[in-house]
Amino acid sequence: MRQSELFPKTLKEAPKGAESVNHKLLVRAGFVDQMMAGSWTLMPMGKKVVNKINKIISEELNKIGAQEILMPLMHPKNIWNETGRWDKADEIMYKLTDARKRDFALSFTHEEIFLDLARKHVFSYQDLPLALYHFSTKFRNELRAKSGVLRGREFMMKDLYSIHASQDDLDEYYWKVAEAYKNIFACIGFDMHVVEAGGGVFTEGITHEMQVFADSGEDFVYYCDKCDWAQNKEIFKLKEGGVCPKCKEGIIGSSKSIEVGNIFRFGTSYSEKMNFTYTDENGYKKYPYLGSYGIGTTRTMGAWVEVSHDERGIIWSPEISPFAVHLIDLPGGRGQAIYDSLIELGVEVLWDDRQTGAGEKFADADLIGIPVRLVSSEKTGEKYEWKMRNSDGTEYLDLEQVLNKLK
RNA sequence: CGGAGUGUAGCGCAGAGGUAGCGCGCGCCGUUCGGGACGGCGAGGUCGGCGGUUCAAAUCCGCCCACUCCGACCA
Repeated sequence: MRQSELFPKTLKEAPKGAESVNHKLLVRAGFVDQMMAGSWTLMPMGKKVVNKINKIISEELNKIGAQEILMPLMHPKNIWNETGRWDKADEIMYKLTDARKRDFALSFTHEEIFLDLARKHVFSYQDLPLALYHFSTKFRNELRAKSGVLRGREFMMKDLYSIHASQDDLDEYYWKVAEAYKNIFACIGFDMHVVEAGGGVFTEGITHEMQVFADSGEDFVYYCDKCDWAQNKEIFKLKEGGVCPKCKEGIIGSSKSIEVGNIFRFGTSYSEKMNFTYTDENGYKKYPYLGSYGIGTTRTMGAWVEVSHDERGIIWSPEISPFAVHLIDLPGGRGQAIYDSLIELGVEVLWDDRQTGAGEKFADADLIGIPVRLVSSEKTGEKYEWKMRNSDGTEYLDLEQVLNKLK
């Protein structure tokens, strides 16, 4: 991609009133644009980042047997009435009426919709377990949208739903999803913690949240400094500084935190309310056990910026960077040659071919945060300067060495 | 929904009763060219909206709207 054609241009100043880091940097670098409080456009590079996050998620979920679908986002009232959530989740649902005065909800989650779909196609224990997921917009009537893309009223989410013939099978899958989530966030580059928590309007049981520790987070988590034990403040009943209840060795500390994912077990409560049964191997009608599992994908992008930036801009991990390489072409440089070679190799490269000063190009490169920077100029001659965004080391490589490194 | 702050050019801001300003960005010309270069010329505004006070309102008063932050709530 030629940077001279990239939409939009970067901004020198952060938008008025923006305080959170992700808000300031994502807007300045041109990854997102705010339409109103809590509603954002994903600009080309922001969309690329979210696409990469989505791809990592898909690969991990496919490994545990989940299949991708896409469910509708506008739902009729009657389906939500079956579980009583039309009224129970009233504060959080956006509701609307059509020309014939029929009531609809905009999707804030899909348990009912998934079960309605599944009961039309699942009749036998032989059809279980079943796990389906989709990436879609979620609408939530937040009392207060805030913190850049971290809390929107409309945001992108991956939600996965599974049904099982037994609690044991649900439990087993639940922990498989937890493992998949660990892999996903580890692949992106996060130091992620699995935290015990309550379920909000979703369930009364214990759930688990995927938390990324960050000062800008709005969650508060207590954790063991030796093992993987951790609890959200909302259910925490011990004392900070005390001994870990799990390993009996570590000390309990605390941190502000951003919730990037969560997993829930609903048991048979929803399938009972929705009168969804299948036939077991003995011919008896049974209710399937439901689990649901979410990852906020736009929030994940925002959380990354919160934990990985410096005073000059964002520092993407290679896995979710919008481009693999930022090629900076200065006067006397031979950008075109290496650009063509990289494109041919299938390397995603952002080529700064703009007619502007070197200082502006470096400043923009720092702001945008692509991990690998290649500079070509009169000074580098036949070679290319290779620099990582997160370190000061510089190497001078010829074309072949660059191509080998990027293969 | 309670509390606080802010709305003036695309973006960031100054102006506090008397002709609408600055920086950046944008367009044209020229000089520059390894850390957001410089000079010249130029375009761009119902000062968030509605109502009121006044000879006169961006400026004073009232109501409303929007955004940001704190709180309650929440992926």
